[in-house]
Amino acid sequence: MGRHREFDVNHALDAALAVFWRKGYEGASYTDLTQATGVERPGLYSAFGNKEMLFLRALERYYDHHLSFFPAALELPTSRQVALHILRSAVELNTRYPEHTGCLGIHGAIAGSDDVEPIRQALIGARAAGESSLRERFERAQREGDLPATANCSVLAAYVCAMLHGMAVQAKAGFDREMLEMVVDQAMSNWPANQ
Amino acid sequence: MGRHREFDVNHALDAALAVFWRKGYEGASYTDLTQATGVERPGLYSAFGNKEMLFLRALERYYDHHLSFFPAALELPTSRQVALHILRSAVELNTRYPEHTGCLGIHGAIAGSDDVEPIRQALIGARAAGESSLRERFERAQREGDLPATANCSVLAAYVCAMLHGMAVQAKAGFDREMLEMVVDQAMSNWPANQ
DNA sequence: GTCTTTTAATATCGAGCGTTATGAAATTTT
DNA sequence: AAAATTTCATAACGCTCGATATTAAAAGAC
Repeated sequence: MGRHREFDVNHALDAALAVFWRKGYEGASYTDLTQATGVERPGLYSAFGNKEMLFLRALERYYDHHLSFFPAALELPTSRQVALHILRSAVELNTRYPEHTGCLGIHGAIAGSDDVEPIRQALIGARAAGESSLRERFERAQREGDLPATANCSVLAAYVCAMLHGMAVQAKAGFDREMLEMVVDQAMSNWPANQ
Repeated sequence: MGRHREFDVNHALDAALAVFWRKGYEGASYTDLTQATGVERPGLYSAFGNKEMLFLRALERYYDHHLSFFPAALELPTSRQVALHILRSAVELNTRYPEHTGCLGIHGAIAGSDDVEPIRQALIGARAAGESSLRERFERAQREGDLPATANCSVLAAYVCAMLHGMAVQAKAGFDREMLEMVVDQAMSNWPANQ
């Protein structure tokens, strides 16, 4: 019973996601969010709780809608294909939207006041989960003989993620897709192989 | 004539630098800065102008006092030694101070409100200058036969910088020095050579 | 020793922050 | 139709932000 909500929650969430993507958690104000979503402040509060929960919902949507290439890449047959596909997809994502380049997982909150610490930790946890799944995929590749026994899967996963984070910073600084793709090729030129 | 300043400007600058390093430009409040420096607000304003100028002064000091390994590394005889020394020194810097890990050039302002745009651009410019000097060093290496003619010096410089930025993010997330050093070794295992 | 100039410390400024009362509009239930 | 319930938009809350006006203290100039 009662009045119906006049705005679409997921549509508002996409708009809020775009704001967070561009300005980060702390840099995005409710004035920005209401303008982008077209929803007044109390509407956002009733739909999402508060700013923290809104951001976390946006982050969840980011992983589902924009980072879906990551779990998909883990299904590829070789570790080299996995890493290459992740890096190339990330470059594409980092440069697809001119109004919010880079990666929400990095720009959301890398530093800030003490208030952002929960968000910062959430982002660190999300990145760590991705890195762990990548490490586990490489360990499988090692068991399958795709990677040599001497390979350090933790280091390889951290190396790929360092490239992801570094290119996100560069994309935010204005690097174009062609340059980042060449960086990816350079980064992948040392991938260990069994042959 | 007149009263003498009771605090040391460079000492206050170091304290402010530490705050910016940890919390970024926007996350550092004047309350933080006055507590860290021991100087009241008007003292900071009279000595540095405003928050923007204080940050830029701190950034300048950061480059002079903490990033001096960068220009020094450019003097090394081979491009491989240059890149390796920069990456290893960066890891050391990123993990030296537990209370402010990572790199001010990254954490200072990667995203934020519209107010931080000048600072963000200043950081982008500073990073671009470093990357350019690295590219020029690699071009010299190419002329000297240290790097093969097929090497793309712009890409190599961007690659090294992507590693720097990515490891700064990881250091801020709590990665320890040993892990980052192994990442550096992995990153350098594909360095082009003439032989 | 007085005057002038500069710094120091307290208190405060307007603006914007995240958040929330409040009352009108809308829709379901009775 | 009337009551009950939910959403909507306006306005305002307390708080912190960066930035200053103000007044007292300190030090060189004459």
